[in-house]
Amino acid sequence: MGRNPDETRFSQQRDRVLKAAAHCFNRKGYSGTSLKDVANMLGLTDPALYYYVRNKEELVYLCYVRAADVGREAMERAVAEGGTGLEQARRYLRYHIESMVGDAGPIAIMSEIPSLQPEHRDEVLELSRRHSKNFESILERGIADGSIAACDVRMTGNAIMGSINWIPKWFHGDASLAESIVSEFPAVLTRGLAASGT
Amino acid sequence: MGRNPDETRFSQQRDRVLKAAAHCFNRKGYSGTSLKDVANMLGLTDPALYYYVRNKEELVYLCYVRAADVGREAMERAVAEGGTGLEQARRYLRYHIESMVGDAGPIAIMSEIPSLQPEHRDEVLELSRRHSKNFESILERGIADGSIAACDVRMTGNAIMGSINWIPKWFHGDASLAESIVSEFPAVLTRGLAASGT
DNA sequence: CAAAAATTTTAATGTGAATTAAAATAATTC
DNA sequence: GAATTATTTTAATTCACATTAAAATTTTTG
Repeated sequence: MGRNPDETRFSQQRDRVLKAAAHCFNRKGYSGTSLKDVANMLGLTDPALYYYVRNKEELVYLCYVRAADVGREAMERAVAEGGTGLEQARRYLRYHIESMVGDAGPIAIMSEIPSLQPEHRDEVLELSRRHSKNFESILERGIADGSIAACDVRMTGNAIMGSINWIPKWFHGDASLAESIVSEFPAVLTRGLAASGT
Repeated sequence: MGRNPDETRFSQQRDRVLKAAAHCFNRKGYSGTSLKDVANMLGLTDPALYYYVRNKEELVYLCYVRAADVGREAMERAVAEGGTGLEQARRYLRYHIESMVGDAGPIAIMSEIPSLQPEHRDEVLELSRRHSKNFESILERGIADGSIAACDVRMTGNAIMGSINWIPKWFHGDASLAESIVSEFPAVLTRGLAASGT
């Protein structure tokens, strides 16, 4: 299928590194995670990681970019499929959540954005803001087409995004829990959005 | 008024330390925050902090206990005032959010729980779980009294708590934003809960 | 299979930041 | 106002971990 631009062994291995890092960061906390922890999880020694990333800061940065990508892809898919704003919102949430708790593996919770180096920090913040903006646009579309009741889109967006962003904090791979999340979350998060006549 | 058991100068100063620490952690990230940063913010040098906390780990721990306390107090107040489950849920959210964005000052986002020492970590996790349980109880009460529509209380609770927990990630003291949050969040978060006939 | 490139290792280095020690200043108390 | 206690400082220590260097191993290629 080749959905990824380069499926080289290198980029595959680096993906494994990023997932291992996300796993460690989420479970052991940032300060509780050494490069040794990440490397050992892959059966490697710490200096081997430097073959894939310049330094720890870049490792975190790449984890966050990957997290942002997963969200962006889910949103693009959902919007591309059209329908009402409400439907798009629901689909986006389902896609994003499915990825997060599924094969996109552990997604790093973005708790250390501020300690990234300025260029990286700004880039990740920009991705994050753009994502929020796009979600707000979906909400506005829904209000315009009558599927979503009038509301403060900024706060509504913040509320829903917060729920999503917090998931990696309490979900750590339990398969049966994953099912609950996928089946319940999109509904729970959009239940309050629907306009009266829907 | 003496709402606090001991209003000694020591405990007041320590509270200032905790708030300064929460402020730094939220804005600069955990790894981007040195004890020097926290101390300087109070016009002190780093070793002075050791007069108030045993070490950095305890500083984080106390920040988290304080965060948990704020949530617990809000919940207790809300439940004590009675009413339907839905009303209690709304009130709890209002109280908690008012504290978070108001005089309870910056509340530390709990991103480093896993790197606390085991006893501290377990205690904070326990506080956190208890809080979630209590919120789920409010939801169940609401379902029982007909104010809240039947739902998966676990997932609904996780969704709402996630929103709350994420607030310190994007709210950094802007007063006008605080107003929006207080006025919108409780409504936004409970809009989807109401049973049809409410 | 030899040579080149890719990947990982062992061993060594360095540094920032937490922490401790001892002394100094400020505040209380009697 | 001398003595005691509380608070903060300056100066020194320490150490875990990120990082680098150099070598070894594995994989790929012609």
